[in-house]
Amino acid sequence: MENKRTDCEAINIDIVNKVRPNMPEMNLLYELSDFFKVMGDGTRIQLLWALEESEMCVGDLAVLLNMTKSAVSHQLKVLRTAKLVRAQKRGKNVYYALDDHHVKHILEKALEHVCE
Amino acid sequence: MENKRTDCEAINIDIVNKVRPNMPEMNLLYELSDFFKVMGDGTRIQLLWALEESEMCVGDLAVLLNMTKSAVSHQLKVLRTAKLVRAQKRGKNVYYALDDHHVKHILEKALEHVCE
DNA sequence: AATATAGTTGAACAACTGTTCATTTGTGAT
DNA sequence: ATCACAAATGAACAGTTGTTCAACTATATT
Repeated sequence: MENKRTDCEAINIDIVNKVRPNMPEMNLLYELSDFFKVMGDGTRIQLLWALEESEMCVGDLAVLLNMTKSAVSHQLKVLRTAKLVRAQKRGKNVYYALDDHHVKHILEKALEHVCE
Repeated sequence: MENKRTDCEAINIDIVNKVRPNMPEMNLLYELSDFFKVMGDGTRIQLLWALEESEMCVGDLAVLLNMTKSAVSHQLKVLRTAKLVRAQKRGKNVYYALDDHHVKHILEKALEHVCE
């Protein structure tokens, strides 16, 4: 960490010094951007949207998104790692469901931004 | 579009048929994931956070983030293209400010998710 | 007019990401 | 036990992304 470096002096050192203490911890910022990274993919957004409607198994999600089961499974793993969905095996199938009550709200707010 | 394809049959065709009409337009989904893609980078998150505190010029942002002006400028361009910040030339410097009232709210909600 | 400074830009490069393909695992049905 | 099927996995590949570097533009100062 801290391996990059500037190539210039501050122009308004007072502003920099005022803002600096209000910056969140580097660690937190990376967690935050990692979260958005997970949302920043068309396939994963579709999966989240679908699961908001109903829990579904991998095969049905693959049919709905018109993709291979493998591709869907890979992306579900990313969502699972990010704790956004949870998996539950039932009979032959693995059913996925949303596992975070913030996701819906964030999707809605983001949609407001996109739609205006 | 629609160039991918499934490798399986639906397992619960009724669920798929129930969910499908509620899926947003492909176009909208891509705009949405593009928005999150912009937020999904540590440098850009830092820039947005800093600009939430105060408008700042490129050089000061570079000092604050400990990066080169060039790297900062490149990322500011991404944020400008996404309409999240706006630039205003004043004297020798170009001052950047937030240009979207949704951003703060979305950042806060995402922070809730990350922090729990 | 000449110089210095702030910011932008494009090419290049390494690092990362998403899908495909082939294979494997685990479970239910015969 | 064997077979069929749903899902997971790992390697490989192409496409994308972020930073660096060098060059360039535009403006302010002398």
